[in-house]
Amino acid sequence: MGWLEMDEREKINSNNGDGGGGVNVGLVYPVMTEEQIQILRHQIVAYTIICEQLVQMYKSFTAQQHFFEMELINPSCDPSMALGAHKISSRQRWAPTPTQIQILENLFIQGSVTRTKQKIKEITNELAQHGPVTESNVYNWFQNRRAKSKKRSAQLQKYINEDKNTQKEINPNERILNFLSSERGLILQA
Amino acid sequence: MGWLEMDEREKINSNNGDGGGGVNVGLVYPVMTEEQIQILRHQIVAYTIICEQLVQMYKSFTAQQHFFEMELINPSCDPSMALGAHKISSRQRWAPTPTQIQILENLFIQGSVTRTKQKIKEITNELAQHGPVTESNVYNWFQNRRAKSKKRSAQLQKYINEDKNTQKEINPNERILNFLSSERGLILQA
DNA sequence: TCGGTATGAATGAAGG
DNA sequence: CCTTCATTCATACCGA
Repeated sequence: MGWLEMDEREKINSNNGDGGGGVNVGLVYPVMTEEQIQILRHQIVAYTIICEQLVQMYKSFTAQQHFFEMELINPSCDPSMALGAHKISSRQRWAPTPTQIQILENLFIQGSVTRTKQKIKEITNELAQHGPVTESNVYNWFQNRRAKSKKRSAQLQKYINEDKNTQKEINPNERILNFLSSERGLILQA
Repeated sequence: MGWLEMDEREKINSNNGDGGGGVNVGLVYPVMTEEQIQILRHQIVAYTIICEQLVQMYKSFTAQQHFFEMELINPSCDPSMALGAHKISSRQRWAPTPTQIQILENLFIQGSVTRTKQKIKEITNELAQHGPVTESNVYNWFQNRRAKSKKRSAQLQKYINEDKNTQKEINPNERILNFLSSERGLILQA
């Protein structure tokens, strides 16, 4: 049946494409036949079922164990990841443990530059010792952390300007202190 | 062979549990090791990604034929995403309409190469019939879409490799996994 | 329970 | 292509 040959055909197409011979293969506007659509539909059903079963298995097994071993605060192990084809809307997201947040905040405050994938990898590996985490999580975290910091700085600057303009004598230091104290981790430094 | 057979096989495999144990436990649930749970987790993630891609393909191809007939098993794939975000707003950032996204996804999955300005122009013109759009928008969209695809493929491949390295055989059908790990693989002759 | 905030994640766009 | 930023969405969390 057609689906298994797809590998080969795809390879051929890829090679042709890279060659750039200008000869566009017959794939101008490929259209699936009804049969192929049916097959695809079956594929989706099959994988959906498999997903469900996997999730069920996962639930069954984890339900028996005290999976609160490592870090009980971590809800990201929640087996309710039955998303997939079901409810794309019910996405589960990474919940960093306090330890992980500490590490990340420290790195951030130390001006750790995350420009390289290698650095991300290292950080991820270190964090992995304190809970599940992926490189994407780390990447996103630094992205969002930078944005947060920037936003706070802008806000602080706004306050200062406001105070100047209105001649009010609100103690800027207080605002700064508030700002700084809201920067997690900063105060914790020795 | 057919998909339903495979489905059956998967059921059996799932119910039998780990291949490494060798001992079929039937209804009595053995306790999984942390490692096994981790593998299961990866499996779920992998299947989730696959399901997403399958659904996407299904959408794309059926959209070509009957555009608004998306009656899958799960109706949750579509509806409430009508945020109307693209309509209102004095937003500066381009917000592609659902129709535009559909068209773009179709083109992408069909392996449309956008390296030439001419092609971009054509696509832009077509998209313009369904909402405001510029050539830059189209160009950026393809850039970002490629990156997204690459990232997801890498992630899936990572999970598969991890499972392989741990000697646990997971993949129900390696060829299909390989096939699916590249979204461009679904090039069909008319 | 409801409303607001914090934040992980997705993505259009820019720069190199 | 790659990385980064700005914006937005969605969800978890929290106080009243």
